[in-house]
Order: sequence, then structure tokens, then C-alpha cells
Amino acid sequence: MARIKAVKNSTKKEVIINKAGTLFRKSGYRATSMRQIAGHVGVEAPSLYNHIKSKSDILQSICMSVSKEFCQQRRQVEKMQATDSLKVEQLVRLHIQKMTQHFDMVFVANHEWKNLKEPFLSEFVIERRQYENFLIKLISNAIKAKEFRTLQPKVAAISILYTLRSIEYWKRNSKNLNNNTLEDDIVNHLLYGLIQ
Amino acid sequence: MARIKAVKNSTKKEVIINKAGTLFRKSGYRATSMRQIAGHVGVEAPSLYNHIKSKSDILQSICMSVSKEFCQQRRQVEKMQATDSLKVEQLVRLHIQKMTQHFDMVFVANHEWKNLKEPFLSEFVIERRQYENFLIKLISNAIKAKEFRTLQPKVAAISILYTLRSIEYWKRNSKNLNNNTLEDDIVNHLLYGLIQ
DNA sequence: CCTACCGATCGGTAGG
DNA sequence: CCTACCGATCGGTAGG
Repeated sequence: MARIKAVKNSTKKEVIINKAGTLFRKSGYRATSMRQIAGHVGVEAPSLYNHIKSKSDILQSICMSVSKEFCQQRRQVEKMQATDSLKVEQLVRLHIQKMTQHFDMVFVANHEWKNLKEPFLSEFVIERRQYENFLIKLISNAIKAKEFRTLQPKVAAISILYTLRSIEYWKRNSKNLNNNTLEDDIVNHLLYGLIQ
Repeated sequence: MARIKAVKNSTKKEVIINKAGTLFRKSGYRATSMRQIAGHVGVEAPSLYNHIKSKSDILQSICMSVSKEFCQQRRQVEKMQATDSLKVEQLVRLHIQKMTQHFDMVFVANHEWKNLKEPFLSEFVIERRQYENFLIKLISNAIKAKEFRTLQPKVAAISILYTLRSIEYWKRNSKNLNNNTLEDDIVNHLLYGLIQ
């Protein structure tokens, strides 16, 4: 056991959470049974409970770790020495990279967080709100500095965050996805719009 | 019964579908039980089956009617006498209006279509693909006509469609929502981007 | 439209 | 880690 852990560099709990994350992404949290998760891990369902407390415990682990990572990226951008428009761009780029690299986990956090139980539900919502507010503030400052056009910062921020979810489409539908090109394409679309 | 139908201008089946749509939107298809739907309609669960065939039948009605309405809007724009960039703008505006006016139904179609059974699942996916391809074609033509910047039409199209989902945010979080201003704000964001 | 009820499946526990 | 099993809930049916 200890040797397997060392070789694979992940505990059994982490294996369970990863397998569950993929199943939650494909079928949804409610539609995924503990027996399905157990099947993919390679044990019987009751054995899962030696490593996790409940089904909800798995969802909490996924959502809260994703939330923490986005908080960390927010603080990273906060500390940057750059114009506000460049900070917006960097936050967007880090956001795309996180979605690309941890697709299942970010997808589950974005789509299944409503199934969280308290106090995790409240904590998740608050941290998400902080992330939104940070982006709104950056956009607002960039408008004041004449870097961005005059527009409603909140509408722009929410539009951007929903646009970034389009990564879900590309991850699902494209096998050989060139992430770098896609990242630049989306960033350019957001910065310059459609009009010539 | 006939009188109630005439006064309310909706059959019992339509009442069931509307109530179910709201519940599916709030809690999700899998998490909504037939007993909950019955409770909101004001009958016992088994009575629902005098009007609908199954739970899946309700979801089919919702998704396929939404799909038909978006197909209709696509054909409406197809017949327009206008530049391709104006057609893009009009498709987007109709899309926003449909999402605003039939929020629950469009939301359910967008989020729960994976729960459809064949042949409805395939039909839905095909019609959705047609809508995407139409938007891609419009953007592609607008680029050739130098109305839009040079960018990847498919990335732009998918980004736009995901941006339009931000209506979900505003419908959920704003009580007194000025739809006209929001529509213009989103359209301007899409057309002109952020940069001054 | 109702009451009564069915088989299937769920998350989770007991006990070893 | 397993087998055996629990109460709860599900979508749906029978019959009137």
C-alpha cells in the first residue's frame, strides 16, 4: 500500500475523488451512484467509506479545492505590477489554463456546486462572489484609466466568465486541441470583439 | 374542465410542463421527483400520468419545443435582407429575447438535454448543431465581407453562444432587470470587445 | 382524480 | 477489504 502510494503519488482517497470527478462531469452528481464510483476504483461500494465520509464529502473535496485554486490565482494577479487591462488578461489566461489542466474538477465545481451542503455551500458562493468582484474592480479601473471602452463593468465581467466556460465545449468536442491557440483566440475575441 | 381550459388558455398537460420546467430549472431534472411536481400542480403523483406518459416525456416536451423555437428564429434570420454582421446581431438579439421570455424552459433545454432518450437526444443534438453551424457561416461571411475582424469563426461562434448564457446569471440575481439595456450591453460587448 | 402498492435503486451501516 | 443488509425514495401501475 505504502509502495503503491509512493509510486502513484496519490492516496486511495485521491484516486476515489479523481474517478468520481470524471463520472460527475460525464453524468452529473445525482446521476452517479456510489456503486459506479466503486466500480471504476475497483472495489465494492461499502469499501469507499473507509476513505471518504459520504458522497457529499467527495463533492466538497472537489469544489473547495477548485475554489481555493481560483482564489490563489486571484491573489497572484492582485500582486502583479501591471496595468489593470493586463491584469484582466492575465486573470483570463490563468482561468483558461486551470480549466484546461483540471477540466473534470473545474467542470464539476461549476455545474454541481448547488448540491453542496452547508457550510460548504455558503463558503463556495462567497469565494465565487469575491472572484467576480475582483474582476469587476479590475475592469472598472481599466475603464477609468481609458484602457477599456466605457461599458458596464459587471455586465462585462459576467459575460467574460460565461465566455470562458466555452472551454467546456472544446474539451468535449476536440481530440487534438491546441490549447495555446485557443487561449489566444478567446482572449482576442474578448479584448477586440467582432467588428473590424 | 373545458371552461377552465378556455379561461386559463392552457391545458392540464401544459400546466404540468410549466410547473415541472420551473422545478427542473431550480433543482435539476434528476433531483426533481414526480411527487414534487404533483405537489405544485395540486394533485397526487399518479394523477400526473393521466396527462403525461412519463417523467422523460415532460423533459422531451420542454427540450423539443425550445429546439423548434430556436430553429424558427434561425430561419427567420436566414430570410433577412441585410448584411451578415447585422444578421449575427439579430440572431443574438432574438436569442437573448427568447432566453428572457422563456427562461425556465430554455434553461432546462440547455442544462438537462443530456437526460433525453432516443430518438429525441439525437434530434436535439442535430438541431443544436445546425444552429451553431448557421452562426459560424454568418460570421465567416461577415469576415469575408470585411465587416468583422479576421478571427476563427467557430471559436467566435461558440464564445458568443456561451456568453449568451450569462442571461441565466441576470435572471437569477436581479429582481428588477431592465432587459433592453442588458440586451444592448451584451451585444455591444460582443461586437466591440473591451479595448478602447 | 384517488388509494394502495410494486420492484428497483439509492446512500450508507454492521460486522468480521 | 468483503458480504449481507437496512430504511428511504424513486418512477410508475392496478384498480376503481
